[in-house]
Amino acid sequence: MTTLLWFSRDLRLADNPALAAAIVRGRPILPVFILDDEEAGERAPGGASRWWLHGSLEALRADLKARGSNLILRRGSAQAVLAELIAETGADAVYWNRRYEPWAIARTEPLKAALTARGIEARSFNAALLREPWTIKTQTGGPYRVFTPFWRALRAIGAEAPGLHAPERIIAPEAWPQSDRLEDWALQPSSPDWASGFREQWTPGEAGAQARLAAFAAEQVFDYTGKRNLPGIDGTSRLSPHLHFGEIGPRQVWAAVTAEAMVQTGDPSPEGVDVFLSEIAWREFSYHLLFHNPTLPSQALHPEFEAMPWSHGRKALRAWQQGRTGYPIVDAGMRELWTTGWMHNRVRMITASFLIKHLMIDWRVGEAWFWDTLVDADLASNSASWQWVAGCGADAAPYFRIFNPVLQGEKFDSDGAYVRRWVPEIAGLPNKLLHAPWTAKPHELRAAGVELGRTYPRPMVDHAAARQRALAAYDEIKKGRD
DNA sequence: TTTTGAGTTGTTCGA
DNA sequence: GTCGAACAACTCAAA
Repeated sequence: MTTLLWFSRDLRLADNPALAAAIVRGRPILPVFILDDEEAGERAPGGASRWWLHGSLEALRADLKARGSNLILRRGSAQAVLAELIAETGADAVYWNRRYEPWAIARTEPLKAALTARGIEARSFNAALLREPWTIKTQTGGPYRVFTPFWRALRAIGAEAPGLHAPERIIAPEAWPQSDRLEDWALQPSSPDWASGFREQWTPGEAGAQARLAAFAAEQVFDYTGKRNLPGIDGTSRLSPHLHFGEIGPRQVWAAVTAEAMVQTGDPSPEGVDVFLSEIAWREFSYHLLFHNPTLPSQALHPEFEAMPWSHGRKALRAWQQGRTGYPIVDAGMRELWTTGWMHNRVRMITASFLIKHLMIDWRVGEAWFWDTLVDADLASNSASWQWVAGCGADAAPYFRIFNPVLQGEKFDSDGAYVRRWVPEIAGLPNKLLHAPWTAKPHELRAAGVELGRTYPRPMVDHAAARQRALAAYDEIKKGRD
């Protein structure tokens, strides 16, 4: 009798509780990945995520083969595919690690019921979170809506300990059922091949994730507090896509950085480590919010925001998407995203704020673009963060906090390294003009080889005017609430 | 029970 | 140049 091991967003062998339990069961294990686009609907992985998924599945299959096993690929609804495999192999148990997207939660109950009714053992586990979202409660028993108290509560409980290392051998079934060919899923672009910048930047798969974590925990995490805000340097962990696909789990991250800090400083959470762990906690908080508010991706947590008079300009949206707003820090961020599938967190806030507050475009439109273009696109984090910037989510930014793209650029990219890398056409400008090219005198522009309106756009909106417009709109909403 | 203080990521204005 | 104040409303927990 075989155990079906159903992979979905937990593409690793270490710290994988479903795999560990299947091994304890002592029967042959049949690993399967199901491409369930139809069930996910509009929340099927976007283009950048599909590129990553291809690489991650290749790596997982190789890791399984190295242990005498394999990875079967199938396409369709989870329930139908699992039923097929049970019929083909006579498997009598299905183990998997949980997911938290509302559509995934919705299918779990009927799936478990159907399996159990046929006498199949169905068990699910936690691989993706430090703590399950329903285990953290306020003193009155409800879910949290503010980060800091949530973080205090999480820290008081602490992270679960990570599971075991990857097993050395995985017992194979007597025969392998048929598998789809990964290439036939066409997850990677062919023509045009927009992913060349991705390949330079990333190594999908568990080994790549562990290498990234080890390097970060050994050094960068100790300088994290200040350097995490500078997009021009490599000061962040860049673990987000690995975490999203479960190539590494937050428990492993937590354990690795605290253990390394203990070795290097004698303190499990010196300042940089503590700030980094709070970022891991933001991820947990996003999952907490999504679990308790399933409409988080589509509806403002504060309903009065639905009255916001959003603009629907297609041209403005295209300019933002393509990095042609005329604000260098915004354009740099949007081009980094397009080229590498990732954007520095500081710049995510700046570009998101610009779309929502300067262009008055609905946060959901920006969220959809990030969903398609980010390799780390994650329903919980993406939705919660866009709502946060828009001011309509939990722990909302004050309505009057409207990022000034010039000040932000001068503050966090003062040497211009980031803007010059991604907006090379204005690289010749001196630092004090780089973040506001329109303030340069004609001879300064000439000297830098910049012709505004031709080689680089003029700002598409005036900051002060846009700010006033946004403040007025938020004011209207406030009145509507009374 | 009620009150009070504090809360990831900011900007502008006036002194 | 630097500095503090002002800019809502709401959530959570401690007093």
